[in-house]
Amino acid sequence: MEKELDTVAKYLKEHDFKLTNQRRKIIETVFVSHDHFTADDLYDVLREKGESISKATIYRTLSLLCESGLVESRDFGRGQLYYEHVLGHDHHDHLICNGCGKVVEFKNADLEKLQGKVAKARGFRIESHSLRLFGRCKACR
Amino acid sequence: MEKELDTVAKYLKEHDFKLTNQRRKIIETVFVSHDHFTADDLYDVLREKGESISKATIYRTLSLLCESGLVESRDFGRGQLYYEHVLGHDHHDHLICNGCGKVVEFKNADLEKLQGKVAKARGFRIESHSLRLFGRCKACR
DNA sequence: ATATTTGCAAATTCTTTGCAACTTA
DNA sequence: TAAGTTGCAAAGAATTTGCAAATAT
Repeated sequence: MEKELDTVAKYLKEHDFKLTNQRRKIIETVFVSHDHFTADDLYDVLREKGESISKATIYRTLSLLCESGLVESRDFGRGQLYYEHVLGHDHHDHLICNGCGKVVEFKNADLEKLQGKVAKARGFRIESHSLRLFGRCKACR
Repeated sequence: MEKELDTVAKYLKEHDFKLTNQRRKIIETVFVSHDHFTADDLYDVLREKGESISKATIYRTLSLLCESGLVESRDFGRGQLYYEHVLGHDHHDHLICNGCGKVVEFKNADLEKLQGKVAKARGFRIESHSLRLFGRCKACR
C-alpha cells in the first residue's frame, strides 16, 4: 500500500495535482482490492469504512487514475464500467460466464504475440487491447 | 436485401412477432449498410429517407435483431453501442485507431483456435468473444 | 496566497418503459 | 378482433459538469 500511494503521489506531483484526503482514501481502497469493482462499489466500500466521498469525486479520481495508467477500466457488457488496478498485475484478459457472471482472468503470451502480428500486418501499432471470451463456466453448463 | 428480409420475416413469424412497416424500413436500412452504426445514425439515415421512426422503435427493433442473432452490437468504448449486421458476414474482430477513430476489421483463425484452447483449459465453453486492438494506424503515428 | 479540489445538484447522454392509440395477422 | 407494436413523453441509469466553498501546497 505504501508503495502504491507513493507511486500515485509522484504522479500527482508531476502533474500539479494535489493529494487530498479523499484521493488518499480512494487510493487506499482501490489498491487493496484485487477485484473488479464499479464506481458504485467503491462508493459503498468507502461509506462502510466511514468515509463518505461524493460520487463526483469518485468518478473524477477514477478517471485520473486511469489516465495515470495505474488503474484500467473494463467493460463486461453490464452497462457500467468496472475498474481494476494494474500496479503489480500483469496484463490479462477475461473469461466471462453468461450464466453466473463469474469473471476469470487469464493470460496467454501466444495470443498476444499473434495479436501483434495481425496489427502489424494492417499497419497498426497496438497501444492496448481487450479480449473478452463470453461463455459458460463448468458450473453453468 | 430480399433474402435478408425473408430471413428476418421468418424469425418474426416463428416468434409471433409482426412485420410492421417500421420494422421493414429498419431492416432494409440495416442490411444495406455494411458499416458500424449507432442507434442514432440509424435514426438519422431513416429520416433522410423520409421515414421518421421513433427512437424507441429503433432501439426496440435493434435489440430484437440482436436477439435474433442477425445483428450484433459492438462496444468501441465511445459511450454508445455500435451495431452491424452479420448476415453473410463472417465473424471478425476490430482494430481501432486511437487517433482518427478508424475501425478496421480482421479475422484470424489461429487466434480463434487459441482462444478456444484457453477457454477449455479453464472449463469454459465459449459462446462469443470480443477482441479489440486499440492503437494507431499508419496515418496517425 | 492561490490554484486545485470538493460536494451538491443540475445537466447530459444513451437507453428503456408505461400507456393509450393503432396495426398486423 | 386479439395480440403485438408504435410514438410520445417520462423515467432510468451511469456519468459529467458548473459553481461556490473548502483545502493543499
